[in-house]
Amino acid sequence: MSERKNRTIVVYQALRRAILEQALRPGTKLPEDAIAGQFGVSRTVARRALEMLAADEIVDLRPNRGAAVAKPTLEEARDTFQVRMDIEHLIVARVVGKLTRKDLKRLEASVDAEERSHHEGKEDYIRHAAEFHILIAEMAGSPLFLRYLRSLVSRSALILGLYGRPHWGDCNVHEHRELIEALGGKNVARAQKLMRAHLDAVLTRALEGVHTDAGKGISDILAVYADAAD
Amino acid sequence: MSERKNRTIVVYQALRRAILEQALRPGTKLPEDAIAGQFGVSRTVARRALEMLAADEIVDLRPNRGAAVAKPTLEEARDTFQVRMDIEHLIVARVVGKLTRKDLKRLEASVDAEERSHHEGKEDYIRHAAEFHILIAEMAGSPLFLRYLRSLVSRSALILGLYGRPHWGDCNVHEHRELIEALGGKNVARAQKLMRAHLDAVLTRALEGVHTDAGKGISDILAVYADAAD
DNA sequence: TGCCATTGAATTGTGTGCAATTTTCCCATG
DNA sequence: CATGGGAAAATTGCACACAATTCAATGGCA
Repeated sequence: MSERKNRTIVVYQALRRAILEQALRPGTKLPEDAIAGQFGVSRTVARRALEMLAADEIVDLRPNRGAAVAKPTLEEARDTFQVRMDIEHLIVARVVGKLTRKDLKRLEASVDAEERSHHEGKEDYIRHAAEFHILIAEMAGSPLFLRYLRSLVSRSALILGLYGRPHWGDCNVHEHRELIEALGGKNVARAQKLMRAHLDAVLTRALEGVHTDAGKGISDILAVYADAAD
Repeated sequence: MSERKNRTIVVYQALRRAILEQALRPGTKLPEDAIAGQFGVSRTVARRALEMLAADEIVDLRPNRGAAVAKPTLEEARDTFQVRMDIEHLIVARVVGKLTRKDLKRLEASVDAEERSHHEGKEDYIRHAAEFHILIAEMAGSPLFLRYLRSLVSRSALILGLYGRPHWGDCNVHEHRELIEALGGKNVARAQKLMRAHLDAVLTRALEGVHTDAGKGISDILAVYADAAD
C-alpha cells in the first residue's frame, strides 16, 4: 500500500490501531463525518483512510451505506486462517536456512520486546506479536507475500478479537523462540510444522475464553486515539 | 475490492482494459486532470479509479508526483511470477477432485470462448485466457485467494506486455484443456505439474523472438523456473 | 561557462457545498 | 395490531475551488 500523504496516514494508523486493539469492535459504524470531526480533518481525508482500511480487509465499505469495522462471518474467518497458514508455510519455506545472523538477532529482539510489553501489562504486546510474523515475511524478500501477510495478520487479530479473546502470553513467546531456532536451521518441514502448531495454538488459546462487552459510541472510543498521533 | 459506485467503476474498468491491452504502456503518466477530462467526470472520480488500479498493482501512485502505469522492475516481475506460481499451486490443490460436472462445463465454455475469440482475430482472447485462471480460483472457494489471483493475473499480463509480447494461441487453448482434464481427476501433483508447465510455457512463448534490450532480463525471469523443480 | 537560487507551470492534496441515496420513523389504512 | 407508503434525517457520492508540493526552466552571479 503506497504510503500516502501525512494526514491520511495518521488517521489510517490511528483507526487501524483502534480496531486491532479492539477499542472499535467489529460491526461498529464508521461515518465519515464522525471520523473527520474527531481527527480534525475533512471528510476527504477520513474517506481515504477508510478506503485504506478496506484494502486491509479490516473495514467493510458498502456503497452508499457507509463504512463499518469488518465483522467476518465464520466462513470468512476460516478462509483467513487457512490462507494465512498456507502463506506462512510458503514464507517459511523461503527463509529457512537463508537467514543471516543479523536477521536472527532482529527476530530475537522482536520477541524480547513482545515479552517485555507483556510483562509490563502493556496492551501493545499484541502489536509486537504481530510484528514478529511480519518480520519473517520481510525476510522472505517478496514484496507481494509481505503485503499479503500484513493484511492477513491484521485480519487474524480482528477475528481473534471477534470470536474470542486474544490470550497471548508466555506460551506465545516460547513458541516464537522455538520458531526462530528452527528458521535458523535447515529443516523446512520442521519449521513449517512449528509454524502450524503455533498458529493452531494461538487460535486455540484465543477461543478458550469468551468475553462480551457492550459497544460504546465511536466518538468516545476514538477520543483516545485522536491526539495520540505518534 | 469493494465494488464502488457506478461512475468510478466505469473509469476504473476502462483504464484497466486499456492498460492490459497495452493501449497504455508501462510508464505512461496518468494525470488526474487528463483522465477526468477524457471521461467527463471530476478529478475525485478519476483519483478513486487510480487508487483502485494501484491496489491491483497495475498503476504506480507516487505521493505528490502523480500516477503512472506500473513499470515493474525485473525483481518485481520475478516476484510476481513466483508468487503467482505458488498461489496457483495452492488453488489447484484445493480444487482437484472437487469440481462438479457443472464446474468443468464452465471451464470448457471459457476455453471455447477463448478459442473462438482467437480464431476470429479478436483482441479480447487475452481477457478470456485470463478469465480461465480466474474461474479456477473462484472454484477454490476462497475469496482471499481469488482476490490475490485477480491481482496477480493482471500484473502478469502487464509484465508480459512489458518484457515481451503475449503470444497466446492454440497452444494456450490446448494446455487449458489438458488442465481441465487433470482438475477433474484426482491427482493433485499431476495437475500442479501441468499448471507449472502451462505458466512456464506462457512465459516462454511471450518472450520468444524478442530481441530488444530487455533481452537480458528475459533469462532472468525464466531462471525462476529452473531451480524450483519439485 | 558552470552553478545555484528563484520563479513559475503543472499536478496533487484538502476542504466544503450540494446532489443523490439510503435508512428511519411516523402515520394512515387495512 | 400489523403493514405499507412516504416524507425527513442521516450519510455517502461527486464536483469544484483553493492550498501545497514538485519539477523544470530561467536568470543572476562568480
